[in-house]
Amino acid sequence: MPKIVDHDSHREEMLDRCFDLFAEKGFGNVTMRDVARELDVSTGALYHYFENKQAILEQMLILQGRRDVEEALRRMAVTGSFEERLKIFFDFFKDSEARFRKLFMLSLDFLRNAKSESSRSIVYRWAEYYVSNMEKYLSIPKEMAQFIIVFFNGVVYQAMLFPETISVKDQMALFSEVILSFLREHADPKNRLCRRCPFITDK
Amino acid sequence: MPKIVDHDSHREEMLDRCFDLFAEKGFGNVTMRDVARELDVSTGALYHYFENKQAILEQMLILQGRRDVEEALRRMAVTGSFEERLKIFFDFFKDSEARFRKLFMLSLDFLRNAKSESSRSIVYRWAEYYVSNMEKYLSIPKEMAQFIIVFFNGVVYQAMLFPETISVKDQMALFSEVILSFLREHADPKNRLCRRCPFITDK
Amino acid sequence: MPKIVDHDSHREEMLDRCFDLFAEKGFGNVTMRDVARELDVSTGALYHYFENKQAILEQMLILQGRRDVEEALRRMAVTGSFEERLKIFFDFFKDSEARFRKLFMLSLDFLRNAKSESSRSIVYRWAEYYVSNMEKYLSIPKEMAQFIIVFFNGVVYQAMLFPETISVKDQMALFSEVILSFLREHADPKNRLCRRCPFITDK
Amino acid sequence: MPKIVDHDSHREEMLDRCFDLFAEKGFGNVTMRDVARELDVSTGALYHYFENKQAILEQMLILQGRRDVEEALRRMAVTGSFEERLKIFFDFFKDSEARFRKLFMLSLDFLRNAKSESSRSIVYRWAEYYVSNMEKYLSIPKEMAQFIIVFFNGVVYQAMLFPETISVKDQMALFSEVILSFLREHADPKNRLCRRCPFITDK
DNA sequence: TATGAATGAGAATTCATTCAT
DNA sequence: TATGAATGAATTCTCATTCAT
Repeated sequence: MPKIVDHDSHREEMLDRCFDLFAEKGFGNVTMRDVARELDVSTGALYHYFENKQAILEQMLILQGRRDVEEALRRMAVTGSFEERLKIFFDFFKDSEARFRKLFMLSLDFLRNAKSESSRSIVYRWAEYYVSNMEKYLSIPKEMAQFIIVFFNGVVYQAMLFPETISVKDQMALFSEVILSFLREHADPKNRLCRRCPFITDK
Repeated sequence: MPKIVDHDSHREEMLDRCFDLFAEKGFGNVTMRDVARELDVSTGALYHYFENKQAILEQMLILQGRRDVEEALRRMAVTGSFEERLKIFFDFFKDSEARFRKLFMLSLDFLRNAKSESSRSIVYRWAEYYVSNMEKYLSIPKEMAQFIIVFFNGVVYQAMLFPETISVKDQMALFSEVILSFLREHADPKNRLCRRCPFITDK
Repeated sequence: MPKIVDHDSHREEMLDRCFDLFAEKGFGNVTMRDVARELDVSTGALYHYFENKQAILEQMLILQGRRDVEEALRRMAVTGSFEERLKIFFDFFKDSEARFRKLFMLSLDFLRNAKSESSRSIVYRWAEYYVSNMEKYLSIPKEMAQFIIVFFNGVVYQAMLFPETISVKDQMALFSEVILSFLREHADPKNRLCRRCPFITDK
Repeated sequence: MPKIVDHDSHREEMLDRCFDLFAEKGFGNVTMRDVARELDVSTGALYHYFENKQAILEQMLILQGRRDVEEALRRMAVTGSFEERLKIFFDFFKDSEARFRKLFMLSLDFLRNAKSESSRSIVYRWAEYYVSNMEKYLSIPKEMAQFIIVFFNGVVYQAMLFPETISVKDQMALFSEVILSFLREHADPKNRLCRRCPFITDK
């Protein structure tokens, strides 16, 4: 019984330790030997913990996705005005940019290598969970929560592909300004959701 | 007399015909055999037109990127109010979403498989060219042009990974509204560029 | 009919022009494309003159071997004392060293790639012819003629493999001295062949 | 516990077991599959022991060359008169003719396929070592040691290419006679080296 | 005849996975 | 459990040869 626990925690440690490797080189460009070397184990040992290479990717995505959500929830424990809460989200993104970048790449690798539709649902659920928490925390419509995440992912892509032509910081600042401006403008003075467009309901 | 083949045009046709294959399965998951089968030629013939597999990816990205810019320039020939011009851009994006999705994936594959830094500059220049044309056409600051592209890419990613949880159409509509609202609000009544933030100068 | 002649002479010219290529890189390391490029013709044209790649090697060996024998016979037209005639032979070798080197390499390539025993006889006959002419010209026993050729080939090998550690000139001089010394010592005063050992019968 | 394999000794065994294959067919005519079949292993296993095909050739040449030198040194442990010592050399050559033939062919393959000049130095050093040991053992000048080796190589070539027209035994006997005759004739009665020509200093 | 694009078998090499120890 | 040698199918790429034009 304790063995099992050890096994699982060992597995998680392994997934952490080769997260960068997969993210940087890409699933297809990493060999099991690379992984074994990185983790300082034999290739054979790898197969004690993971059924096959694909399983590493899947479990890695699940684990890191979970880590991400946990960290998000931790940050969302803090309350305050809408602006403050939105800022927490932006800060979370800025602080976690490196991990987001890796998750971003891994999710695409996963998508392309996923054998079954059912395995893709792993990612779908993760996104769903994320959005619904944002919705509640920021008191914004689902559509707007998705809107924010869309932008974040756009920044991650742009920063990865054109690191020299884009300033993540500036783009984030601009986005913050744009979205706050929009939400304020559409705020219902009677504090109700506007039917025509998504907006904020703040106390 | 041998069969006269316009190498360059044949090459382009080939690149067009296997664009989808690469985009969907990913560079690493496509074999030269796959490509040959798709193009209905022998593997050997492939090597008459492309030095190696990597070269296919590179030339494909260059070609499709060029196609994209050409189409964008064609659309930008139309003039009108800022709103009209912005709409043209949004329509362009909506119409080309399928191609953007493919370029999006290929650009990432390219990034991960590019051997030299110099080959990456191919992508950099493409992005640069794109942004500077938007800048001129829409009379918006560079930062804002990048902002729009960032969002587009975010939508592409989101739609690819979570096709069921996101409505591209709705996100685009929301983005249009948000950005127009922002730009209008910051429009300088005296028709000059505001220093503090990027905005629109429309007649 | 004249076509045939042209054809043959053209073939010979081609064989001359790619002799170096084969000798330097080796049969297996030369592609038909290489040959075509060297001769400034298409690969298809090559197949009008030669049945296949192997045939080029065979015909090249026959032609260059014949050239060699012809040149040898030309030189052997000169008469004189034994020393003078031997010198002619040594000079011939020194002058033709570059060609010998090439024939040396080609003959080994030929040996290894020859499909049938019968095709090898090409080389055997060439050697036979060579030796019997030396025999007559120098009035030495066959064994001694072979002895000289053996040494020449040894020098070719050594010079090719260890160009910096061996002096062809010095080795040739030494060999000349050694062989003359031996032959003189064993010369039969009554001008007859000594039974016990091969030697020279000079007038 | 994994199977414990002495990599180096296994590698040597492999090199021994496919020496003939390479020598007979030639580097270019042997496929990795051939090698694997000969050694009764999978092609993949081959790559555990050798980086690539070229490496097999190189290491084979180094190993067999070393073997050769070791055997030569073993034989040179015996002392005696000059004639006796020379005979030991001739016997060594006769006994090792089959291996010499193989080394001869491999050295040429090596020469033609060697990528860098530095890798050629492998062969140069081997020759150097050989000659300098002969020099010491037989008390003959370097030039004369080279002379003997040149002849040996000539015999190897001739016997390989014209097995039916040449008698190795006879050629060797003749060479022995010729060289002894020469050396005796030039022996300095006062036991000193003659300036004009290389010769023997025997007690 | 000449061309050179096309063919496709076959080469070297890689790598996920297995399994004897 | 752990090891890492071994497997062999699959991959990229080459090249002698063919053949439509």
